[in-house]
Amino acid sequence: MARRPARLKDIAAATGFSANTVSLALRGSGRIPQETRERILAAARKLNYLPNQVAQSLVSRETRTVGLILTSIVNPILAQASRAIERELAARGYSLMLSATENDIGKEIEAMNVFRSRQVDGMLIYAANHTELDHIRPLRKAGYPTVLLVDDPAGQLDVVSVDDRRGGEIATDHLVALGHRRIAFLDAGGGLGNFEKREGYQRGLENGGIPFDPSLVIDPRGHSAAAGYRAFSEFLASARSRPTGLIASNDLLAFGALRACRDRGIAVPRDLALVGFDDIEASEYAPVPLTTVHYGADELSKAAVERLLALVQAPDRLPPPKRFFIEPTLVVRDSCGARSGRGRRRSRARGADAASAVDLA
Amino acid sequence: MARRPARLKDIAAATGFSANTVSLALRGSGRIPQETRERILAAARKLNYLPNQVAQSLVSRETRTVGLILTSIVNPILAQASRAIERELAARGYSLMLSATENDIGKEIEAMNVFRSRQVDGMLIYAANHTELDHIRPLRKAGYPTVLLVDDPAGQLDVVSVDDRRGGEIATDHLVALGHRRIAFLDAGGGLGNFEKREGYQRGLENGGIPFDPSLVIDPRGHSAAAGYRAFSEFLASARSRPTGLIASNDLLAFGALRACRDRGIAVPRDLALVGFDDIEASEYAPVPLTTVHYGADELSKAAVERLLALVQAPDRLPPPKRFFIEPTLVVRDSCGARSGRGRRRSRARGADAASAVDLA
DNA sequence: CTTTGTTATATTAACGTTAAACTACACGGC
DNA sequence: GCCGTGTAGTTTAACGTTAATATAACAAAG
Repeated sequence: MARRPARLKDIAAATGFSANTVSLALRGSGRIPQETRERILAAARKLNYLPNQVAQSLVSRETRTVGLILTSIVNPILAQASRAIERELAARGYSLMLSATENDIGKEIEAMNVFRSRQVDGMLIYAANHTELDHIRPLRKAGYPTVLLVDDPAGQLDVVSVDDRRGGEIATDHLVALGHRRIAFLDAGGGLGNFEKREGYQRGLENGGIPFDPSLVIDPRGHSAAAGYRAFSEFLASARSRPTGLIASNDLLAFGALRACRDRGIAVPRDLALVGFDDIEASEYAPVPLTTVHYGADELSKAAVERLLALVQAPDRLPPPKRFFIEPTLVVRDSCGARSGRGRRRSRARGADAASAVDLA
Repeated sequence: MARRPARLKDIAAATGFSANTVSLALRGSGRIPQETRERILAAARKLNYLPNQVAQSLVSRETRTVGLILTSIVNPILAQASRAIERELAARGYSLMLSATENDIGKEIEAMNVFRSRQVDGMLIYAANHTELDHIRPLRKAGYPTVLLVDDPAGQLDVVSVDDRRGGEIATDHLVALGHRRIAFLDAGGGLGNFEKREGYQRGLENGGIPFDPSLVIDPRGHSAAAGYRAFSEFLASARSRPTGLIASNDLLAFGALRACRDRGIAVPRDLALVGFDDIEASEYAPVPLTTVHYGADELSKAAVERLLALVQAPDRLPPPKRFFIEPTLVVRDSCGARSGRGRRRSRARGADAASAVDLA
């Protein structure tokens, strides 16, 4: 073998018809009679023909490809979202191109250019920094279908995202309801410009009439369990007075904090109530099963793909941007202490995820 | 805005040169004088020009795109491999297309066809079933650069893979060395045709002179912690005599088994020595830190990309297939009991991953 | 001065496909 | 016998780029 793949022209040569007739027959045009079609189909099969999508794309001006830009595939919750996105796209005949930025805006811009050059029909972007979206805005202005997977408070871009602010708030509300007043926050996002969870945390404190103490906000400089372990260990060593509650901005960080506590003989939840974020698969199987903020990553992905394809198929110019948020819920397990009876009431357990849309006209 | 992206022709019209001159200038040809080049570059920048890679691909017959087919992105170890693959490809100017099969061979074939139609320069395939590779062989025969990320014992395909057989063997050897003789195997792969780990397990038993007992092999029907929990709970409930050791074919299954033990008051490692597979990030932070088979997913990915691109750049026909294996190592933590002094000796801890190549000429 | 070469640019064809326009022939109707 | 209408195709042009070839202007060599 080793020769080049078959083209329409090859089928044409094999059957004696013209390339265009072959094309029409393969696409099932009514202008081609049964018998001709069958002869052409047989030849195509024999030659193992598959249409060259590159050539098709050049003519049709669509690649049926969507670009996904995210910070890291290794983040379990982004992996889960990626799976759902790939699934939704495949079901609609689209392929997925993937690019990871590792939180580097330069790489984010580079990825956008690569995707633009490759003529993807649209992009899904989990932005590295939620406060720096100015490099993305021109894309939309130029008519490029783009959906952001994080919030754009300015409302200039299409958004399908978890309501992280609300997530931070319900986590904090929960600990406040359990009687905690010194609640620390292990926040991987803050240093990277992803401030929503912390805003929710502050709002939760406010709800409970608790003054915000900046010394209780810890930056682990990373998203890994190792970073959480290191940062919380250092915090415990240097803090004047220990908090009774801790919220981690993701579950892996919570795992690290849990280990830091074990090392120092701090019992969770007795001495420290812990709440994580994301509800990754392992969190149910942590040393102390994690109470954590859960959200429907699949539902989110589906909504994002649907919105993106609506933009792709928009007939003329793009409709005005919309923001759509998935409402997170709290999954109460052991690490917060609600089950061991320290608190007064139990928060609702995992339920169907509610969703709400905010329309900015 | 909202008008179509700029083409060479638009720059040509703006500067008064021909499209071909513009093309040459943008690609830095020596045939274009400084001043002309600069005027063209300025116009290109003003028009926000990016070359249309679809058109380039049609001419050059290469897309600089690689297709990755895997079973699930959600599997942490595959996510890690995907990250490294994307990174390696990006560094070389290639883009990544991703497709997940969820262990369905039909989807695997479909993905191969989609990628072929999209003219990817090569494919990396983490096959759903290691015993069914017959749909992949014709690809290679037809001259398509393809690298398998699992073993092909027949040696007809290029392979870059972990030596899972060896992984199963060192896990088993370890437990045998610690004195265990009833060692169970929680094997998610077996039912799916991924038999290497179990073969290694059997070889390990053989090394220790322990007869193989098929009733100790458990099929969890899934890769998740939940599947591991369910399957091992059922096994414990029905088994006549309890094993003293357990090897799980991945870490999430081990997490589930750990929980099943806790529920029944079985202490790990005292009553049951446990070894996992993959060394995912969370395994260090499990209720009992997991002893587990570790391998260099990054190294593997790099080798796979290098081999694939070597095939892509092969001048004439493809060179004969090669198989390359990454040697796994055992990371000894707490769950096997080696650290608590039950065993006689300690296995080596995580080290640099060794690698070996097997050349089939 | 003609030839030869060099420099700067333009023109043409090709990549594999689809869309649009065209042709050739048969068949009814009148 | 001529006209319109299908039927079953073919031919041509286009998508945006690159490669190959052509050309025009001018300079240097003989």
